[in-house]
Amino acid sequence: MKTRDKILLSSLELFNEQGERNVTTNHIAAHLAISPGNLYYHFRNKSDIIYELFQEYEKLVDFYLDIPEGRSMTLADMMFYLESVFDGLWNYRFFHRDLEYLLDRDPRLRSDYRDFTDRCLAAISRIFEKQEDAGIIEPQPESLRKAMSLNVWLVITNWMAFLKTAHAEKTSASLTIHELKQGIYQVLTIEVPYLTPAYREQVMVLREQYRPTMPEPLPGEAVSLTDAGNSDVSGVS
Amino acid sequence: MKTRDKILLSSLELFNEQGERNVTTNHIAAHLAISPGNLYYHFRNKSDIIYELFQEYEKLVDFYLDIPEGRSMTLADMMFYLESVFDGLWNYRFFHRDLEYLLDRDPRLRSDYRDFTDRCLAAISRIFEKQEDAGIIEPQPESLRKAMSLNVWLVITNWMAFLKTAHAEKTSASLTIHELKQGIYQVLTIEVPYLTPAYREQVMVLREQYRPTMPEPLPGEAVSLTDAGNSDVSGVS
DNA sequence: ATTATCTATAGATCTATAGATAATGC
DNA sequence: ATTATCTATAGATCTATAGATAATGC
Repeated sequence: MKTRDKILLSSLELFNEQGERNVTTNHIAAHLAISPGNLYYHFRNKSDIIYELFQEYEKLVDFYLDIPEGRSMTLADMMFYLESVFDGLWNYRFFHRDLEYLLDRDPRLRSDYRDFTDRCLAAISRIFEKQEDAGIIEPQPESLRKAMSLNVWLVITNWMAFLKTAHAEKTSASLTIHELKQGIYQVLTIEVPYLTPAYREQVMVLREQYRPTMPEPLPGEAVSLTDAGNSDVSGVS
Repeated sequence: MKTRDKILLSSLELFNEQGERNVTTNHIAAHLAISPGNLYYHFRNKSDIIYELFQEYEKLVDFYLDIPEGRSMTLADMMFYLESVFDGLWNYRFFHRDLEYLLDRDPRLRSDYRDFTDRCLAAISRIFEKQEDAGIIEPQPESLRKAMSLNVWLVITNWMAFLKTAHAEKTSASLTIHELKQGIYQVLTIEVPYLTPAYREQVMVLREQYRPTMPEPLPGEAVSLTDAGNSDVSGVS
């Protein structure tokens, strides 16, 4: 693997684990056992590394949220979107943590991120529409759908911060992808009141499998339950 | 005013305007035209300043969210809670921006903040219960109320970050309390489907007055409309 | 006497570059 | 020849303290 790619990979890993603020170019170079000079040969500065990582993240989520226009939506589709988006969030989780600072530092990033948000909001709205078309939720006026989509986005992007801050003891580093995916429970909560009688029970059962194990998951037990929940997903349609 | 208090006040102001990350003890001292040594005479370090500011914030919000048990809840009460909480958020807005970092740095803060979150969530739940009692929203099972309260909390605490990141051009500094309070529209969106016929219209009208002026408010026009909305609040009951 | 303040600075980083050297691809 | 890498370092901060000096309250 090329040094350039190793720098990106290590940066992502260190940013995710320790937070972008706590990781300097020196740390990245040291972690790779290369000289700082070498790092600066490949990247002009830390901002450029972050910008490339964002572009990866963006590409990934855009890929996940590419909603096919042809066929109608199933529950399995919906769960897949949710699982995927939370996967993306997990793999680039450093990003939302210091988002405001990063956008203040890099105008390209600010502008790109704005567009990214718009695309995500549009995709969420489209998913709601297709759920209406499929008879999963009751049809709603455009304006309500818009406001609901925005709430979904706020819940998705803030769920991780909530987990990392609402638990004492636990330093913000220790967090599992399972806990993160419990955010799906919160997202589905938003559409609970709109479910049609035909689908209500099914969605409620799906949702239950992501129920957050508050306030502190017991080491083995609760986790395996969530595991079962996640692998069930593909069995629904 | 005592130097110690001036330090707290200036710190809050600078943190809010520029972000905690961009404000050093040197900046604070310079802004007050005192020496760094003097600052360190009053506070052991930046963390201690932040911790005291948090305690002010906590006290303020606890005061706002003290739900009287005696009488039943009116719409005006509800709007007052919302307005107050967003006021608190505005006055200490630096805090949520770098929350994760701050909690990683100060165990006291982490522990206190956890308790603070729990109290806020409990208060939000209680507000929902009292709205049920008052016939404003339909009664819901405890577990749904819990999940809704958490969503409300996520929306409230993340609304500002959304505003600061979803608008391009606009640097994250320029943000008004009016825009922030448009978060009330998003919070009320969560309870829209649960409104009783008796109150539905009234709440929808109230909510409409906070509707976010996306994507970019025209300089004069849109703002004055929101202005009218906010001052109408006390007229409802 | 005690409290508040200032000056000066040590020590720790961090960023980013210049310039030398090594490795690689024609 | 070009690309990749290293060494060494300048310059910019920032935190936090020691020690001197000024102001204040009995």
